[in-house]
Amino acid sequence: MKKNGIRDVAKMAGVSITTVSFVYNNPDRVKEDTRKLVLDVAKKLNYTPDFNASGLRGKTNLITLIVNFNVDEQSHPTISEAIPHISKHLTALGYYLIPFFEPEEKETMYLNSIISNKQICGSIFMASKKNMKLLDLLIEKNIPTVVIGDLENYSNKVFCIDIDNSKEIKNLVNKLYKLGYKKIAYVSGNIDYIVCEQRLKGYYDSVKENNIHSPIVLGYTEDAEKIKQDIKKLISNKKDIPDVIICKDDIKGIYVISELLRNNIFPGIDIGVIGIGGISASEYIYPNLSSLSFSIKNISKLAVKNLNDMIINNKIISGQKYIKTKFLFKESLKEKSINS
Amino acid sequence: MKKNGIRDVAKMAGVSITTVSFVYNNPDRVKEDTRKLVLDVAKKLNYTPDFNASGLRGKTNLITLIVNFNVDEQSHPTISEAIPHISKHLTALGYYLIPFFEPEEKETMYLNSIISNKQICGSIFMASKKNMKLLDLLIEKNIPTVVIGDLENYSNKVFCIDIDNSKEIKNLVNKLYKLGYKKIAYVSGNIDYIVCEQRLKGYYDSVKENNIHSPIVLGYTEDAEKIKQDIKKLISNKKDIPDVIICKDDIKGIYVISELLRNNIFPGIDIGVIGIGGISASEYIYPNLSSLSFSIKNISKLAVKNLNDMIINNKIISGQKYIKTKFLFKESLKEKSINS
DNA sequence: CTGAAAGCGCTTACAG
DNA sequence: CTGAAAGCGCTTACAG
Repeated sequence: MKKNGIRDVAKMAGVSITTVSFVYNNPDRVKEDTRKLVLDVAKKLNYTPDFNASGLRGKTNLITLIVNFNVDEQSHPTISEAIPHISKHLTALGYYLIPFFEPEEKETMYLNSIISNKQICGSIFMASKKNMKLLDLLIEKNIPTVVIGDLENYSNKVFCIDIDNSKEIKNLVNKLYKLGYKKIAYVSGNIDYIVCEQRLKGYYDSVKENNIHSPIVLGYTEDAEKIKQDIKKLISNKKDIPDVIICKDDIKGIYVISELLRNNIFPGIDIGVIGIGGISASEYIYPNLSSLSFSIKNISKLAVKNLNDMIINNKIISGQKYIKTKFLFKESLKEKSINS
Repeated sequence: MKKNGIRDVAKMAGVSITTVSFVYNNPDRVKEDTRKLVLDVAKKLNYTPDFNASGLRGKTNLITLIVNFNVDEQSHPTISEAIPHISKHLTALGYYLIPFFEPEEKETMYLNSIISNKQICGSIFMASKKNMKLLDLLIEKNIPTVVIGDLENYSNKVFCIDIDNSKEIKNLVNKLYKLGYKKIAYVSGNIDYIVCEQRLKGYYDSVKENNIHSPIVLGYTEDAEKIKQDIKKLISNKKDIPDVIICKDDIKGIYVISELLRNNIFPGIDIGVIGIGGISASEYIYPNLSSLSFSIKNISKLAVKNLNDMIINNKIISGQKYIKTKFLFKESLKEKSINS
């Protein structure tokens, strides 16, 4: 019942321990036949390298996932949905994932220790708040890192993946003006979050350029109740009712739809509502939420692919990669308008 | 810049390596003064034990989280919401979490290897599908394990935490009959999932006992479209319209509300709708979804607490722990009825 | 209460 | 292309 080690494999295959190790870590240095033989024996003996021992010698396949948002504060469906995908892709490549949530004082300590002890070989950093202490640490320690987020200031230091927040929202608003919408409001989230700030900027940019009306921004919060209050106030003044409300994310779009319905204003008929994200929940509700959507699955896949490349090639890459968005037309926006 | 090891701490503190190690692993065997001294020096030198080296000697603080559902198939908000909480609680106790999703062939192999190599000290198993191969493996290998789920057959082997699915749903239906509802329908999920089977049983049990009408069960699927079709069919026959529709989970409750609204039947006025879970989404929608709710945060906390106890006391505990539910009255159910 | 020493299972520089 | 051997940073049985 004792577990088989590298020694057992070597003995049974009639080769040295070194050779067995090379099969796993330096396959080019082993003759094809020998390699096959060793792998066969390993399989027979149910052998897999002990990762503690490998780790002790400097080899590791642990990846940290750092999520710098507070799970208690709110739900982040996009992020929650990404984790399983990231995990699956990493596992398929032989890595193990250790996720860290809400890196406060204590967790920063753990991470520091893991990083200093070289117990991780890479990191995926989910940018959300503006606190970049941990990202700075990862960069300083030369840990291969991929950021999921749109961080201009960091794109020369790490590899970032996201949609082009400001530009995408600006384009969306521009498009709506072109389609004939005269008054476009925007529901922002808490601008302590980078993504909220960026998307809001996109809205401002378009409104100013088009100069048809002044900016109408509400929310500035993640709190559903406050958003609903803002919506109620917005629609109470009949003259002020906009043609379309764009929401910083789908969840807020759902809040808005709920509140409009409650006040007998029908989304898609009386007023257009648009979310951002394309999460599955946007199809649960009635009327279905139109959304500027992007694939979180795709982002996850790209993040893992790029991270793996860095690790394999032992070369840290930087830059900003933007993924495409796609406008999903649903019931909450008048068909004639956006479809044309 | 070289990282400080146990040797450096020992030297600076003027004690042996053994003593330093004891401070971390066997504090009782070290004099109070010595212990403090060592800890001080460790702090000064920024020392934390290398977990690869500890692991190699048999000590580990890695916990696996095994999620046996397919993330591609559907979203499981309850499970997704639990992960950050589990992670946070574990980290606070000094453990690291490695989550595995969808344990198919390959991942089973990885897990097998991790388990055999004694690289984990415990596991949290999220029961969902009926495939218990990995749970059997954990039990066979004597890995301290906590199951999040209601597994009658396993409660003598592992510690399980969940709500008492069958009984809770049976009680709920009983209560509704007592309140005067005459016809109660149930939207089930795919009964390949244990939880779906159990909750459905609760519904059947109550319907049979009360014997007011025959069971009306729809869905049997996780597919929103199919559920919506079923609902449409159900309400198309005016005579068949039930007083209340209970849904296996909140997500399905949201599907049902959407479809009812689309057909001009107003939830909470024309018909009652109830979900199970109490996820945040149930408050996003209009009308708000009434729900038999329970705290996933609480389940997560209890799971970690019990797991830690087992590891600390080096003793595997079994049994089934049920947590309480609370009926949350919202707009989707007539107030007079359930409030009384 | 404390220490010297063996050894966990690997990787890799070095030698051939 | 392959092997003997050092050593990664710890834990713990043993001795005192």
